[in-house]
Order: sequence, then C-alpha cells, then structure tokens
Amino acid sequence: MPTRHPSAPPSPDGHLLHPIVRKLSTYAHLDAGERAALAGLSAGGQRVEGRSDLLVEGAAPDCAVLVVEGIACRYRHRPNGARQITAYLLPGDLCDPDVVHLSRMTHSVGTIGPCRIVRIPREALADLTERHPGIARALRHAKLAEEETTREWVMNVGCRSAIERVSHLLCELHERLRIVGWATKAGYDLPLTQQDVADTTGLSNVHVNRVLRQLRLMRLVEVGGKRVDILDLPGLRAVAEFQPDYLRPTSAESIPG
Amino acid sequence: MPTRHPSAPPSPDGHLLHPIVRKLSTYAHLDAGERAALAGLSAGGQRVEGRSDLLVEGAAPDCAVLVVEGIACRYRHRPNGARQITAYLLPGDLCDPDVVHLSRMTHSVGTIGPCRIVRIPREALADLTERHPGIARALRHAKLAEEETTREWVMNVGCRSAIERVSHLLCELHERLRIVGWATKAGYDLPLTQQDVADTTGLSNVHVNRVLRQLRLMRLVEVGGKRVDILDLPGLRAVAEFQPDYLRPTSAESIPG
DNA sequence: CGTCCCGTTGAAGCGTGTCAAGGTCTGTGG
DNA sequence: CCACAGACCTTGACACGCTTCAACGGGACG
Repeated sequence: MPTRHPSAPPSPDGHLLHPIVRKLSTYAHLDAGERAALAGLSAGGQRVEGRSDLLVEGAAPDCAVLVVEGIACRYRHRPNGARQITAYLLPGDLCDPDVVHLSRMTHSVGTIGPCRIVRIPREALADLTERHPGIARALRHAKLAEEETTREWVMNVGCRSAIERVSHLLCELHERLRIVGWATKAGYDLPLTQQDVADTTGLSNVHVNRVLRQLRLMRLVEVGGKRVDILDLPGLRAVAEFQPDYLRPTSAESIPG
Repeated sequence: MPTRHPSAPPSPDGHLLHPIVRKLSTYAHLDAGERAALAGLSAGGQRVEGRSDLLVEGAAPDCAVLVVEGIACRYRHRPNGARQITAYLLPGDLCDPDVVHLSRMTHSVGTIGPCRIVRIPREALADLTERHPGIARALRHAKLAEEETTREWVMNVGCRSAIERVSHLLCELHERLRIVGWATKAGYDLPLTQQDVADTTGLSNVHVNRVLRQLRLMRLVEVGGKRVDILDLPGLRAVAEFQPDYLRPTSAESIPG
C-alpha cells in the first residue's frame, strides 16, 4: 500500500510542492519570481503511461522534458537485446536541455511507471534562463550533480559486488526522492521491476531477486509490491558505501553566472 | 617503438597543431581570433610526471586543467583499495571547468604517463568564453560528448563481456586520439598499464592480460610496450559494437548560444 | 477463466577473480 | 660491467559469484 496517492501534492508548503522548485532550491537561492516561474512550468502537463518512450534513439528532439510525477529513465539496447539503463529521471528532473539539442539522440528516454511530464520548447527554456539567472545557476548545478551521478554509476557497476550495487541504487533513489518530497525516512514507492534493477546494475533479474532476499534477511530493507521499506538506513548505506555528497554539492553559490 | 616523438607537433598545419583547436573545431566553427586564443592557451604549460595527482578528492580547486600532451584520468578509490577510473583526459581535453567550481571534488584527477598541462584560472576561462562565443559553443558541445562518453562507459561495464569492454576502450581511445592528431589508422601510443585498463573496465589485471592475448590471436589488435597496433579496425569495432557517434555529434550548429 | 507479466526458487555451468610463481625489462648503485 | 630491486607482464590452477535454464506461483487484467 503506497503511503501517498500519486496525485496528491507531496506537501502543503506553497511552491515547494513542485518537485523542480524543491530540487533547484537546494542548489541555488531562487527568488519569489523564479519560484513562481518554475511552478508555472510544472502546472498541468501531460499524463504518460508506463513503459512508453518519451524520446527515442536516433530522433531529433526539439523539446526538453520535465518529469513532474513518476519515474523515467535513459536507456539503450544492445544488438543482442540486452538493455542498459544509464540514468533515472525522478520528479523535478529536467531531461537534459542540452543533449536534447543534439540532432540525434544516442539513447532513448522512456517511462518506468505512469508519469506526468511537461514538454518545454527550446525557446521557452532559453527565455526562462535568460530572465532568471537564479534558475540558470541552479540548472547548471543540477547538471553537475547529474554528471557526478553518472560517474558514481560507473563506479557502481565497475567495482562493486551485487549486493553493494543494489544497495547503492536503493540509497541513491531514496536520497533523490527525499529531496523532492517523494520519500520519507521509512521508504518510498518505486515502480521498478526486478528486471529494471538488473538492467541498471548489470546483474541478471534472478540474481537481483536473490540479493533483495538477502537484504531482507539482513533486516536492512524490504523491496516488493512497488514499494521500498527501509528498515535500517545507516546499515544499508554502510553496505553500499553510500556517500550522498555527489547529489548535494556543498557550495552552490561558488558557481558564477 | 613510438611512431612519433612525444614532443614533436602532430602536424604542421598552423594552429591545428594544438589539440584543443583540433578538437573544438570538430564541434563548432572557430574564427581566426578564436583559434589564436586557444593556441595561446596551449603554448607553454607545465610538465608533470606520470602517476601524479593534478586535483585531489576533497580539495577545492580554483583552476581548470587543460591537457596539452599525455594522458590523465579521473578516478576514485574505494575504502578497500579498489580503484575505478571514470574518464580519460586526452590532449585537447579541458578538465571540467564547471566541476572544478565545486567546493569539494568528489573524485581525483591524475596523470597516467608524463603530461604537459595548462592550469587556467576560473576568471581567464570566463573571459575567454565571453569574448569568443564560438569557443563557448564548442566547449558546451565538448561537454555533451563527455557526458555521452560516461554513459557509454556505464553501458560498457554494465552489460558487455570482458573482450567487448577492452575492445571498446581501445576503439574509443583510438577515435579520440585521432581527432587530436595523436593516432593514425595503424595505432597509437598508450601509456596505460594493464592494471589501468583493469581499473577502467572493471576486470582484474590478470584477465585483461588474457583478453589482450586473445585479441592478438584473433589478429585484431596488438597491445604492448606502451603501444597499440591496430591490425583490423573494422573487426575490432565489430567486437566492441563501437559506434563513434557519441564522440562526434552530427550537428554542432544546432546548439544555440 | 485464461493469459501474461512478474517474482521466486533450485540446479548446473561458466566467465572472471584470486592466488601463486616466474619472466622480462628498466633503472640504479656498487 | 654487474648485481639488484621494482614494476609490469605472463601463465597455470583453482575457487566462486553470477548467469542461465527451467519450473512454478501469484496477482492483474481482459
């Protein structure tokens, strides 16, 4: 049983109920006008079903994509059919406004579960960042965090064991969802299948299942029914060697411009 | 026996002998003034020995680092001593002017072999991009390519076999070095040890050795003596499923600004 | 009521890691 | 010129973490 209905606002604190406002506020100070502008973006939007593509490899996209609700991912298929997920897009994440300017996407972006998204035309985005330097600064910072996250993933699949990889993924999603108000200390809703976790961590779905069982037996975390219940956060982070630094850079203001 | 002495310029075509000029020119048109400005940057610089750190995890860097000659890498150590290399910095690569603005580096940057580098103060870099929009555009594009490269690495360690991973790495380095004039169709000089390759691909040094032997027996590539000799480029790329697209985005001009 | 997707579990095989020993090369100091 | 040390490469034997294959159960949905 989910703790909160997906369409209910995460919290009753005005603009902060919009995940992108919450997220960008952690990176740079936003004035009232900037918060309002972002909130305006998040309003409305388009409902998209789970397991559907938002941007496909090879296409020439003309819009950025803001995830307002739900979880999406960047992924690619190998010729042999194997899939690798290279990033998750959580509420408040803006699917790379720059990459989107490339004439050919080298990977696809698709939803995991049902999502609410906003497509933002290139010009509207440029206009927004020109008018609101705080937003521009925060977006640059968010992008840095995203790059660090990708490097962390290289670290994860490159030199950690199965249980460490899965734990690390669960910790990262927990931390990122907490920032935007979609997770509590106790856990979070997660629409991923075990196959998705496998395609993220470079493991087989069978082995992911075994690792999740082990984590449950270790009384660290229980994953099941589209829900993650965290029993022992310090313990889980210890197993994962999780250092949240890369998600929350310490000095947003040091980036000029 | 290296094909070219390291201190000799790659080619005699004026400014294009500077790797950063060659590289950025592939991403956006640069006018004469911009090429000259970049060439001015590359001149001189500082010699650094192999196996030394340029930026260390936890420090607060105040300069960007341009690699003019040699190879450096981003890396991190796990508490258990394991090392993961998350990126290589080749001649012409500018160590992320933005990440460098963070107050705390989450990873280190160190040289592989001897290098020639230029440290660029934050203000000088800002000045350069303000004065030369072409450079700014090209740098943005270079950064996109770098992000795509990191995602490709996630793909590599996440879902490819040992021989595929090593082949892919060799293909990527070949292509990137070719762009800046440090590789020919026949091969390139490479100061990496087998342990470095192992720390990059998530394999053990022993297994890297076996894979390299196999690639030699397959008559695809010979690696040894700090040199990579490519015997069958199409064959090697086929094994690696190497798609150079991610390094050379097709439409540089579509990025505004 | 059947179908399909997902989760679960067991058994067997294999790719890769680990351990260990020795070889080669290079630089260094006697 | 030789002896030695250290870093790197190479190879073999063995161990193990993970994959693969297969079968079954349960829940959602038409």
